[in-house]
Amino acid sequence: MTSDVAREPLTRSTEDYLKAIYQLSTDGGQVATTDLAAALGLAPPSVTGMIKRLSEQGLTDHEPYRGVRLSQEGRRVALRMLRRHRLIEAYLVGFLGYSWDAVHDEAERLEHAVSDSLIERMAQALGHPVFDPHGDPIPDADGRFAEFVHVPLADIAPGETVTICRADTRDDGRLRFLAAEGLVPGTVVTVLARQPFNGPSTLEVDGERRIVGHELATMLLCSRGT
Amino acid sequence: MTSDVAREPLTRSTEDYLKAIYQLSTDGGQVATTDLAAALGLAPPSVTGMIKRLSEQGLTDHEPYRGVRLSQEGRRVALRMLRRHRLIEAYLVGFLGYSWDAVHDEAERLEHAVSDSLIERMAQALGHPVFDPHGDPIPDADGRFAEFVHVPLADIAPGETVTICRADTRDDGRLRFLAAEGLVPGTVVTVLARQPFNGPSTLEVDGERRIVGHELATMLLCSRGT
DNA sequence: ACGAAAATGTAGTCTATGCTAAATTGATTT
DNA sequence: AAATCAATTTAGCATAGACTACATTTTCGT
Repeated sequence: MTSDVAREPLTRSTEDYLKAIYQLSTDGGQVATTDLAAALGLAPPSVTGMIKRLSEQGLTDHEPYRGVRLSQEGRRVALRMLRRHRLIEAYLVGFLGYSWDAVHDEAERLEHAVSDSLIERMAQALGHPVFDPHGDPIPDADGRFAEFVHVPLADIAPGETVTICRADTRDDGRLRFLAAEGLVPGTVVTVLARQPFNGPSTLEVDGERRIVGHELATMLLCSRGT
Repeated sequence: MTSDVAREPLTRSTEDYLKAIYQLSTDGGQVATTDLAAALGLAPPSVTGMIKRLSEQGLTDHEPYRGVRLSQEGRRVALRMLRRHRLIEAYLVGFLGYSWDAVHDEAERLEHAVSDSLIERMAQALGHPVFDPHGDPIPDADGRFAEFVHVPLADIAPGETVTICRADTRDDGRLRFLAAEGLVPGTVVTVLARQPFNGPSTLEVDGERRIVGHELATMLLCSRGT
């Protein structure tokens, strides 16, 4: 089921920003303005301004001087763009004789222009592939659970086992606490329980039971599996 | 051979305006601001402003209060868009299972986003079709002579026979002169000769020989054949 | 812990493109 | 030929999104 939220149409720039933020945050949740500017080929002040607008629209969360992060809705959009981009690449290679190294620019433009219906027809023609020609995974149409690269620990459901990839904060107090708890990159944790209403998660780490609050669990980015 | 003129990239709006002007002028060379505004779904003053910019770029000729007309370059762009639009429609119907009535909107967006190379790959996959699913003709890659619907008489080469479709002026003096010469819509004329440097064309009309100056020949729009 | 360097944000400007309200031009009707 | 009406343009403004120059905050090396 796709979200039913009424949405104003997003501009091409908006889509580009959200996708870039998503991609930069796969190795850490908060994205630095400068990195984003470099990725988009823009001057940093332009990015600051756009981030402000995106955050007003609820697509991102911006902590001044700290970085941006996608909201749930922003992530949904980013995954949609990723799906489009990768399916277009797969289609161009599969049906129009493109080589795998020649599809990026084309997809970069088309991903903003194709309709959902065309994307689904292309997916169908391809047999609903799961990887694009570069081996990158293609999110499914809902995009919601296809996000298998980096997920905040707070979003991990009880029973799942994940690997912590990065602590997404620059606050040294928090970092020290996390290190003391053994919650550092590379650690494998199993979520035992999670309370609703932004409550804490109960984890099994190195055979021991640990509890982390929602705020910290949001900052711990994990990859599913192992 | 495609034109070698250095061109700044055209915006989506520019492409839309030029295509719309082209399409509206198929039944008369000068396009009225209001008609263009209606075709594009914009307010007339917006169109006036854009026409001014297009004319500064040499893409159109604007006679204030009289109408716009495409320049040679503007027509080239419009035909390129038409080729794109119609090939995309043909591809969607031929390869992705679209019905002929469902392709317009998709093509309307994609025509601005696809690369020349993708267009040519689609043309190749389709076997270089000459008509789109609606039966509209598809200009060739150069676009220069595919323009077979309405062409100014001044552009017709010696030896060709065309049908005059419309006298594109509102000046009653000129209109009376043209009528006296027998150069009215429906008349079939053969071009016998044409002088360079905006010189006159020599025609055979109803078995008689007539000469028209360049200015009037520009205003007589013809369709090739018959 | 402090001061320099790097990162980030603010202020003010620019361009493209759209809009509304008002003025102007050209056409039509008497 | 004057008056009116429709089409068009002008004037003034709005918004998205980019930029440069400058200010501020954070970070990092001592």
